[in-house]
Amino acid sequence: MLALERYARFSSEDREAVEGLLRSPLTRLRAGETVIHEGTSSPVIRVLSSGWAYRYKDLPDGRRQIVGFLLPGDLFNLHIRLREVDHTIAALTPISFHTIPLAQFAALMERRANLSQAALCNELVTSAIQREWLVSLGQRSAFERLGHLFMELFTRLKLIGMTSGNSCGFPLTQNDLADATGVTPVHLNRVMQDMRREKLVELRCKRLQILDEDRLRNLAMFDAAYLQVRHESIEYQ
Amino acid sequence: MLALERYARFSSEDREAVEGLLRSPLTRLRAGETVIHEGTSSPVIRVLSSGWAYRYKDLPDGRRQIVGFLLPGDLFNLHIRLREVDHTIAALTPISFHTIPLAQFAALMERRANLSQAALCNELVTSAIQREWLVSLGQRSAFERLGHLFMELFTRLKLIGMTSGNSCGFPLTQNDLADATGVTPVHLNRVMQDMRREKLVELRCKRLQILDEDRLRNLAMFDAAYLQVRHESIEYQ
DNA sequence: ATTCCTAAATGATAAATGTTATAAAAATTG
DNA sequence: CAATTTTTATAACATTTATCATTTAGGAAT
Repeated sequence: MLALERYARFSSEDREAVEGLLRSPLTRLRAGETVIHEGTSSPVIRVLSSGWAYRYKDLPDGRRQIVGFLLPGDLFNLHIRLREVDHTIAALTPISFHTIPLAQFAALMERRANLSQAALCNELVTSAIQREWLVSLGQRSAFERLGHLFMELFTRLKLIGMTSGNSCGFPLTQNDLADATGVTPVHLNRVMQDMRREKLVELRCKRLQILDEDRLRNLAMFDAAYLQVRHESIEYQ
Repeated sequence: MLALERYARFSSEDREAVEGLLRSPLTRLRAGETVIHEGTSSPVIRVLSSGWAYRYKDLPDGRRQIVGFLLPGDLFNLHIRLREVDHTIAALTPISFHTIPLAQFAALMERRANLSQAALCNELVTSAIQREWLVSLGQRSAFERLGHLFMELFTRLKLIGMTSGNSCGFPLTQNDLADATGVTPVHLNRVMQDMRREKLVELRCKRLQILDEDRLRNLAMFDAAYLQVRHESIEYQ
């Protein structure tokens, strides 16, 4: 399923058009491989079909910041009219994704306004997620940041049916989490242990378990509204 | 002029359409007043006509993070299909802005694909700016962050002809800068003094002067590519 | 099992930034 | 121009987070 469908009520023609797109070739990459590199550009948009990917930016001196995660169904690389992309996208796990020529996508958007708006909406939500990260990095403590990230990812996974009960597959290492929350791996490790000691989450064998969602939500000041979750839908998805 | 025009070559019909939009009523607000509040929603999009505005998010416990600045010509509030906006927008100086009914704007976008793509592109650049902020907050020191912010704003102001030589009007207080860079006002003051001592910038009487742009750019690791600046255009704009 | 590699954990110390309180300077207002 | 408010500056001290060096634990490959 395409994340876009969350943002619009699709007519059968819309759905047919989307399915047409998803018949485009599927590319597979191994964990760690790069999808598209900062400073380059290619006239295609992509839809992640399976696996996790992440966006990051490098600094000239070797530091790097992860600026977002991509989950199955996410549309990305919609860089219409931009000279080049400003960040790198790489596979965190083995992934597969569809590649749709930009021209084909643009033509479709002209014909189907509904799709066009859904694509815009997808970007707006990505943007809202980034703003929440800005609040995390600017104002929240390392502990709160990590908690917030766990809540974001768990909520997004729930929306696409990739959780079971209070747990979900979770391929991020402490190093990845450190690069996303803007702390050193050493410090992240300590914070991680605090969380465990507080019986908020358990993370092992690439599986995340949310032990006390209410308390975690409060501590991290997490409010899912920015993810455009209907308040009921998250419960019964 | 509308920032949109940077992102597409407009036909005369396009331009006419845009000018039609800009004949919409102009609202004036005093410094400090709120344009739209987080959690609310209104079926309009807006174009800042004069003055500076800023986007911010509040935390339940009173902390707040500025997540972006709006300059004359910027289109904002394009929250098509979103339940509610996730952040507040307020005037930093006295401002005036156009308000365009969303329905009217959406109809126009359906008719003029070029405009539609320019609007999307505008969002993509906003998003790219946010990612650069994420790198600042996550990886750069307070000094580098502040330098980067100065470079961003100076560059954007240059693009709209609001600089003269190496200086520009600059209404932000140290408090605002602290809320944008995620440090305390006390610390921001210290960093500000370092910059002055280093003869990098001078900020007084609401006027910013870039004393050594090359060195500032290097120290802050600033590369204007993400703002979609053609390398020449910034020089001769 | 042995080796190799990556991920996770620990401890000592240093650096960056936050906190609180207060004062000086500048801008606004009556 | 005096009064008030906002902005900038300073100092002492506390806390968070980074650094660096080393260790342990797990998986994957031989």
